[in-house]
Amino acid sequence: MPSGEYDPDTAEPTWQKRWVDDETYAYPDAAADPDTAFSIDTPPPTVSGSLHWGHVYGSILQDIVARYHRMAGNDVLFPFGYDDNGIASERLTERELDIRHQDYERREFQQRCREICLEYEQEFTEKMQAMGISIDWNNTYRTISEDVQRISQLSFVDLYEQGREYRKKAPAIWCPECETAISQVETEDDERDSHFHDIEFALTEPTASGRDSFVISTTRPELLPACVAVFVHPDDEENAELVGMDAEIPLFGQTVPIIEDERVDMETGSGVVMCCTFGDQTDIEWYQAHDLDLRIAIDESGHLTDVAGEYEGQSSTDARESIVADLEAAGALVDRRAITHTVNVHERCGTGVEFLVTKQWYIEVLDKKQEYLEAGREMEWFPEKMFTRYEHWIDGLQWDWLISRQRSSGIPFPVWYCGDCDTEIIAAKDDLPVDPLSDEPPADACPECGHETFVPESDVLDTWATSSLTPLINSGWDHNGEEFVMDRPEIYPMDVRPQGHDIISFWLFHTVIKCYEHTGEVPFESVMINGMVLDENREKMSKSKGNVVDPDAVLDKYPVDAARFWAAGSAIGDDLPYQEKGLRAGEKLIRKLWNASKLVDSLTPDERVDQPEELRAIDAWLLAALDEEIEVITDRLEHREFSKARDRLRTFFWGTFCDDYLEIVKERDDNSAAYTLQTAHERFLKLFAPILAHVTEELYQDMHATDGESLHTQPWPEPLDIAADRAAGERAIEVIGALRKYKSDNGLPLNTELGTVEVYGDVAGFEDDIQRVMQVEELAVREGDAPIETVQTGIDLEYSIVGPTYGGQVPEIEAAIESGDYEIEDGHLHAAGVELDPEAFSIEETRQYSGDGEFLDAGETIVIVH
RNA sequence: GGGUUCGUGGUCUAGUGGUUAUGACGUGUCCCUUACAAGGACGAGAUCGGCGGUUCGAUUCCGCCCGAACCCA
Repeated sequence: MPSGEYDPDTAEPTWQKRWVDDETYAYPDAAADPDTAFSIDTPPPTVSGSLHWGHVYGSILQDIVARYHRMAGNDVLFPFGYDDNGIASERLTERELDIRHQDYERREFQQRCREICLEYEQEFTEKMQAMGISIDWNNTYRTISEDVQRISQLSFVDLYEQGREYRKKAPAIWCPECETAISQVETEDDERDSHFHDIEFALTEPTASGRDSFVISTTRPELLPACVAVFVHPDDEENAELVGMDAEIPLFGQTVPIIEDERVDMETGSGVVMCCTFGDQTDIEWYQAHDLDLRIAIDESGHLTDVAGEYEGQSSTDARESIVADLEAAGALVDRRAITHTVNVHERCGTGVEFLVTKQWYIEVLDKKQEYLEAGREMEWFPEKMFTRYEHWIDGLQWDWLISRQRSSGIPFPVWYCGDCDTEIIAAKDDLPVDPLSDEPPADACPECGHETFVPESDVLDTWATSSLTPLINSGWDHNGEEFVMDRPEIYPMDVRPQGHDIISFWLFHTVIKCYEHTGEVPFESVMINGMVLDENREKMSKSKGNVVDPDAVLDKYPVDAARFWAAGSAIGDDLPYQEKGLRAGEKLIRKLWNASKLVDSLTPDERVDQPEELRAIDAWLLAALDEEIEVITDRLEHREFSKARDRLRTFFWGTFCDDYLEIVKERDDNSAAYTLQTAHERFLKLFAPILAHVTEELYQDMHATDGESLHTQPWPEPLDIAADRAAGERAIEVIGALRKYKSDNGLPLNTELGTVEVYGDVAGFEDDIQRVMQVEELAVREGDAPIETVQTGIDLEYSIVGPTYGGQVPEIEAAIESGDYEIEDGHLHAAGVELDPEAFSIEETRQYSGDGEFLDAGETIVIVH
C-alpha cells in the first residue's frame, strides 16, 4: 500500500539493485529474431574521465528509448562500452602507477592499463546503475580488451585486403609535442598571438625596371631554410615583374623560383609569399601543383635539421629567435609587428601542428565520398536536420583518413615489413590479435624477394579506427577462417545510434565507412542526435568556465526520477539548459503521481476487479480518452519527441485524470469505478515508466504486480476500444468547469451546495456525476433551446474559404460588413456585391439571459444556476 | 570566412499562411475541498528580434539586417 510520503532515497536504490540482481534488462539472446530485436549502439564513454552531466542527459534519453521499446514488445539490447583504449587511459595508468610506458614492453604496459582502468570502469558502472539506466550488464565491452583488439586488427586486415588501405610517404599533419601523425579531424583552429616579420629577399638579377629585391611577410621565419619558392598572385600588377625570376633566401642562400598562383592572399603583407616544406596546407598544395623541391627543415620533435645549417638542433621556437636576430644584423629584417592569427593546433594538447613528410597508413575515403553520403542518407535521422551537417562535413574532406599513430601504446598494426624490399607482411586473421613487436610474422621469407628478416611495424592504430567499430563489437563480428560472421546477426544494422551533436560528423563518418566497408550495409537504422547540456544561462558547460554541474551533487538533492523528468523535457537535437525548476517540476509530478495513487488505492479493493458488463458513462469516457492519449504518446515516443510525449502525458494525467476524473469519482464505490481506476492507473504507470522509472515500479509492485515481474518488462498499453460518448463527456466536464468558475467568481468554497441547476445540452449519463461533484441539490437537464436571447454582434468570415475565392475583394467585403452594409438571406450573406455560402462565414453573437438565476456559458452548453 | 540552427508574455517553451497565439515557472485574487496548500479555482501579463518582399491575409514563406549557439575553414 502506498502510504505517507514517497521516499526516493530508499525506493530508488532498492529498485536499482533489484533490476541488476534480477537481470531485468538482460537481452534474450536465444529468443531474439531480427524482427523483434532492438539494439542501441551506446557510445562508450572514456572511463578515465569522470561522469558529467552531459552523460546523465544522454544516457537518460537512451534509456527512455530502451524502456519504451522493451515494453513495446522488442527484445532490447542495451549494451555498455568502456572506452579505455587511448592516450587518456595510458596517461592515467602512468600517473597511478608512477611509471613510464617507454619502460615496458607494449603488451605488458597494456596489461597494466587494463588493471588500472578496471577501477574506473567500476565507478562508471555504479553511476549508470544509480541513474536507473536499463543497461544489460551482461553485455559490456572494453575497448582495451583483447577481443576488441582482435576486431580492430581484423578490420585493418579486411580493409587492406579490399585495397582500401595504403601506406605512403606524404605530407602528414604532425604534432611535434605528441610526436605523432594525427588526422585532419583531430586538429582545430585557435587564435594565437604572434609576430609578422617583413623580410627582404634579394633577386639573383635585377628586373627590367631595375628592382633588385622584394619583401615577404611571414609569422614563421624559422622556415626560411625550408623555403622552396616564392609566390605572387596573377592579378598583382605591382609584383608581376618578379614572376619568372629567382630569389636568394637571406642567411641560407638557397635560390628559389618566383611563381604566380591564384592561391596567394594579396591582402596580407606585401602580397608576395614564401612557400616552405611545409608551413601550412597551401604549401602542400603548391608543392604538389608546381612540383617543388622538398627541403625538410623541421624534424619530428620540432627541431631544426641539417638543412638549417648552423641552426641545426635548435627547437623551432629557439631557432625563430636566433634567425630573427641574425636577419636584423644582416639588415634583412624590414619590420616586425605583433599580430593575432589563427593557427592549426592539435585539439588534444593545443600545440601548433607541423606538416611533415612521413610514411603513414591511410584509409582511402576521398574516392568514395559520394557513396558514404548516400549511405548516410539511408539512415533515419532524429532530428532530420542533422543530416545536412553530415553532408557538409563530407563535402569538406580533403585528406584520406590517416590511421597510423607513432605512439607506443594502443592497438598495434598487425604488420611487418621485409627487411630488404619493404614488402608488407600482414598478420594471418587466425592469429589476431598480434603485436609485431613481440610476435613473429606469419612468413619465414619475404614472398617477393625471399629475404628472411623482417621489421615490425611499431605504429598503433588511431583510436577512432577502433571506436568506429562498436556496431561490429556489439554484433560479435569475427572471421571463422572462411568468412566474416557475426554472433548476433539479428541486431545488425543496429536500430539506434545516439550521440551528441558536437561530434556527429566525426564518429558517424568513421563508423559508417568502416562498418559499411566490412558488411556492405549501413551500421544504423537510425541516429538520434542529442543537444548539449547548457548551464542556467544557456552557456555550454565547460571546466574552464567553471559552470559544470556535478551529477553527484544534483542527485544528492533530487530523486533520479526528477532528473529523468528534466532530461525528457528536450526536443531531440536541441540544447537543453540545466534548470533546477525543471527538476522541481519532476519532483512535483512524482508527488502528484504518488498521492493520486494513494487515492486510487483507497478507492479500490485489493483484488483485481473484472470489467463490468456495463461501464458507467464517465468511466467509459475516461478510458476512451486515455486510449486516444496512448495513441498520441506512443507516436511521440516512436519519433523520439520526448518533450511532447512527456508533456502530453503529464497534462492528461494531472488535468483530466486527477483534476477532472478523480474529483468526480472519488466518492463512488462501485465496480465500474473500481475497474476503471485500476485499469487507468496501471496504464498511467506504464506510460510514465520509461521516464519515471523508479516511482512507477514502486507503485506497480505495490498495487498491480501479481508475480513480482518488473513493470519495465510489461507490455505497453494497447487501445481498449471501449464505446463512449466522448462529446457528452466533454460537455459534462465543461458544465462542471462552468460551475466551478461560478463558485470561484462568487467567492464560494467549492463544496458550497447549489440549489437548482438547469443544463441545456446533452450530458446523458453524466447527470449524477455533475450533481455530486458540484454539490447540486437538483440538476435539471432540459430538452430544446435555452431560454436565452442571442444578439448578433458581427460577422466572422471564414478566411480559408473567402480568401482563396475572392482574393483582392476581401477588403471590400470586410469594409461592407464593418459598416453594416450587408444582408443575410436564406443563410447566405450578401455584401459588396458577392454572395457568401453559409460555410464561408459565421454570425458572431452574444447570449443574454433575463430569467431567474444566473446564466453560465459552458461552451455549447448553457447552464443556469438558481 | 562558409554552413546549420535558433530568436514567441518577466523566465523557459509549444505552435500555425486565416477567429481571442500553447503550456510551464514566476506573479495577483480566492478556496483548509476527507490524495496532494509542494494542492485547487480564477485572473493579469506578448507590437511572435528588426526592416523589406510575396499574399486578400505573414508570428508562420522569401530576402536583408541585428543578436545567439554549434559545426567546419
